[in-house]
Amino acid sequence: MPEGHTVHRLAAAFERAFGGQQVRTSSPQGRFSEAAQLDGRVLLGAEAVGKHLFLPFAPSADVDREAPVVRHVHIHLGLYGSWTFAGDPGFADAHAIGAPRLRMGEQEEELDDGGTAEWRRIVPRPTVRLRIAGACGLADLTGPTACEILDADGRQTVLDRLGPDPLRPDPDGRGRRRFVEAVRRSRTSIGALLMNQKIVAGIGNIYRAELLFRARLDPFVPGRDLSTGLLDQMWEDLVALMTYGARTGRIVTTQPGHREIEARIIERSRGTRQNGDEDPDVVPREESFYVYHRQTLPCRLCGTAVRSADLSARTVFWCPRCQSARSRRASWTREHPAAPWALVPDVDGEAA
DNA sequence: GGGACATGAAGAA
DNA sequence: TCTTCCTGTCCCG
Repeated sequence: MPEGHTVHRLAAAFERAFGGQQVRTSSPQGRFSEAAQLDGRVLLGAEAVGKHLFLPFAPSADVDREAPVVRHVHIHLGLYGSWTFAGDPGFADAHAIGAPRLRMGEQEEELDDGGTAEWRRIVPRPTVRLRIAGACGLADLTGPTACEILDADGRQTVLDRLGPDPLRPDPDGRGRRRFVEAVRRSRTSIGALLMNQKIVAGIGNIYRAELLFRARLDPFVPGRDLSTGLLDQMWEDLVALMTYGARTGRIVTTQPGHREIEARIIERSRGTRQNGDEDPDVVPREESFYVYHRQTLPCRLCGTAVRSADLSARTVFWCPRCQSARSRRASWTREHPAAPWALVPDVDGEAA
């Protein structure tokens, strides 16, 4: 259940694990029979755009004799999809980013090969849609919303549906401006706009809730009511949050001073696992968020009970006091709002 | 063993 | 706005 930061980590992992290598491809489940067309081709690299992953395969000398065509495997993990990696010890080390565990979906975890490096003999689970195997390891894909082969035009069609991705380089600020302008043109609520991948690509339900909290912004305020200054700062905040997520594999939005040890007791049983939960050096999940999945618990800042409601087919979480329309109106409509996060500018650098 | 639920999105109505 | 699809986990009886 990844948001965009996980997909960017995945792309980096594929690049390191298989980039430039001839690979074997198969569909143990049988529902991606086109995998056979790619078997034995060279995997050229990996590309992440929003929550979409593209794996380009080199033309095949046999099949593409007339016109060489790069085939892009387009993968979207949706709500349930995940990748599981297994391989030689060196393979695992090579693409571990801040954590040695490698399941890249809801959790990162290695397939158990009994520690004998006999990963080639691991029988895929019956639900594995796509297996990619290289010289040093393999990756198994289960439960994706999309797993298909596209040509260059097909890939472009997917990209054309997407707004700017905060994790793509944006040196001239074009991505940020596209985001700001799209929001300001719309009467739709900011909480719904943030989930629309045409407005901004890569945000999911956690980043939505947490970004709105950090901006002290009511999820139900129409986009057109927001100032350019506020939206510029929200974009910058998103870049910082997602960059941290891509680096560590974890979403952490709370400032250190806002985390409470006693919250562990309350939330220990509430689910929402993240990569690295078992690592004592990272921020535990029950201290990672301000509002996500904290409905009925006291707001970390003001103690008011966090609320939840449906908003664009997903549950949104917010503090009705810190994010109250009435109390914040003055600051969002000003061109230079007193941005709350300016006081506590970024998540700290633990778990690098 | 059943049901609820989950970091998602497309297509029908 | 609704239904559907994809899988795994946890809680309950």
